[in-house]
This record gives sequence, structure tokens and C-alpha cells, in this order.
Amino acid sequence: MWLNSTAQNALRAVLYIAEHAADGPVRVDDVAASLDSPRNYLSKTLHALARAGVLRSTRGPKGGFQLVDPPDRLALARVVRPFEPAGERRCLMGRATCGDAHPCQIHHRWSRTATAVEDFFDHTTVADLLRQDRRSRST
Amino acid sequence: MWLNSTAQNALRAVLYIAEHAADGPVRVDDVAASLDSPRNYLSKTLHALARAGVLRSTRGPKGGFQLVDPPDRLALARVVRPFEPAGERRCLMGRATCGDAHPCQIHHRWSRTATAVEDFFDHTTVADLLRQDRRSRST
DNA sequence: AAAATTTATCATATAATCATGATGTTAGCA
DNA sequence: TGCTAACATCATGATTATATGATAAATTTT
Repeated sequence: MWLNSTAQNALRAVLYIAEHAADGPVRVDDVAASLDSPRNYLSKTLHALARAGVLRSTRGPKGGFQLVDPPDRLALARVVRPFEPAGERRCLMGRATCGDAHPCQIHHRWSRTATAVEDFFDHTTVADLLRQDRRSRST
Repeated sequence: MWLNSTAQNALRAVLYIAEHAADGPVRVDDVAASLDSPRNYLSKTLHALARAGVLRSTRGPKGGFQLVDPPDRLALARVVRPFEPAGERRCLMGRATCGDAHPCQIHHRWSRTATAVEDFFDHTTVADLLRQDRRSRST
């Protein structure tokens, strides 16, 4: 499960930036090297996060990317959402009409699980990632 | 969330076949018409389910697809698994090394949610879909 | 003002997913 | 045997996701 690779990179990049926040703006090249991820593609990804209000970018020497909000105010949902397909529906079987009003056969049962996942992304913050025991960290 | 469209079609197709099991084998053309899904692509999908032991196909007149097992013995996981990317890992951020031994920063927290999703697919059966109130059914 | 550093963007390439149309293969039946 | 109904498969195309390389634009430093 089940994030696409762009969203996964976004999470890892934001985490890296948060970890290095003390040193000022973090350059794309540093993030890319750390994640072993293609530079220009990552640049596009970070730019998308800037448009989404998650990161702030500054150009020129000493430039780079910074978090807009403190880590405990940054839910993972905000990092991940810009990379989800546009009008994604929640129906397990992809029925266009499915919803609380016209539920498909599995709607209610699936809703409980789907809500659990959404809650995870809404209530887990970047601060939760930073709090982890450093011994179990890997880049 | 967030099955790819092939897996969604597979679920809908299996459900349709289960609903029409009494009439004998169900033809691809009937399933395709009911789902408004491309015939040949669906054929490939159903064939994959046959290879996976979920469906049995018979050719020639009066042929079509049937469930191999009764609906209450058919977990959604079996229907969906053939259409998941091959060696999918469970790490939220896609780290190759992440696991119970070398957990990433979010591993334990995410594991609880991921397990809930896996349990849903393992323990929900096609029979659960058939049991639904017919008034709330839509094809 | 010029040079250096850094993000932004464009054009293009590659791979995977999704889809279509044509043709092959199997099985029942007259 | 030959016809027909049905699944199986092949060749190809379209779309989207992922990636690369070149260039533009902005900012700081000298």
C-alpha cells in the first residue's frame, strides 16, 4: 500500500528537509542525493509541495526548500494529497454513483477501513516521524 | 482506496458472475455489457482470475466463467491479488530495507493501519457482497 | 555589472497501464 | 464433417507515470 512513487518520494523528501531544518534551506541536490532520486523529477515534486503550501522555496545562493509550518502542524495528508489522482472516489469497486446515499454492496463495510486509513494520514504528522528512536532510522 | 481499475473490474466481474451463478456459466460479453467495460480487456482479466484458481472457464457454446469456490470461501484478497504490482512492499515510504527488523520512522504506526486493510481483504468474502440489501444494489 | 548558485520549466524519452481490433483455438451440435 | 458459439491471444495504439537533459529565471555575492 499503496502510495505511488512520487508521493513516497515526497514523504521522504519532506522528512529529510524537516531533519535538516536547523541548517536553513535545503537544496534539491542534497535531497536528491540522500534519496537517490532523480534531481529534476524531485524538483518538480518539491515545487508541487510549494504550490500546495507545504514548502517554501527560495532561489539563488543559500536558497532551497523549507517547511512552511512546524512539523507538528504538518499532517502527512497534506504532503501526499497533491500526488493523488485528481477526482479519486472512495468506492472500493470504483462505482461512480456509490456514496452514503447510494451505497454499493460493500460500501459500509469498506468505509470503516477507508476511514481508518484517512485518519492515519490526517492525524499523523511529520513530528511523529521525527520523534522516532534514532537508532532505527535509515535514510 | 485505491485499487487500480483492473482490480476494480475484477471485483465487479466476480460479483456479477456470483449473482448469476444459477444460470450456469456467464459469458464475457454479458459481464462486459453489465460493467460497461472493454470486452477483450475484461477477457484477459477473467483469464487471469482463472489462472489464479478463482474462476473456471469453459469454451464453446454454453461456455463462460464460473466461480471455483462457493462465495463464502472466496475472500476479496484472492480476487484482487493477481492485479497488484509484483513485489509490492508494505513500507509507506517505499524503503527497500524497511521491515520489523529495520523499521523506518513510521513503520510501527503505519503497520496497524496497513494490517487493518489487509484484514479487510482477507476476511471479506464475495458472500458478504451478495448478502446486501437488494434495494441498495447498483450494477 | 558580472559571476555564481539555485530553483523553475520545457522538450523529450521510457515504461507501465489501459484499451481495441483482428485472428486463433476449443467445444458443442446438426 | 462443418457450422457456430464462446474463450484465448496477438499486434497495436493511447494514456499516464516516471525520468532525463537542456535552458530559463531569480537571487546573492563579488
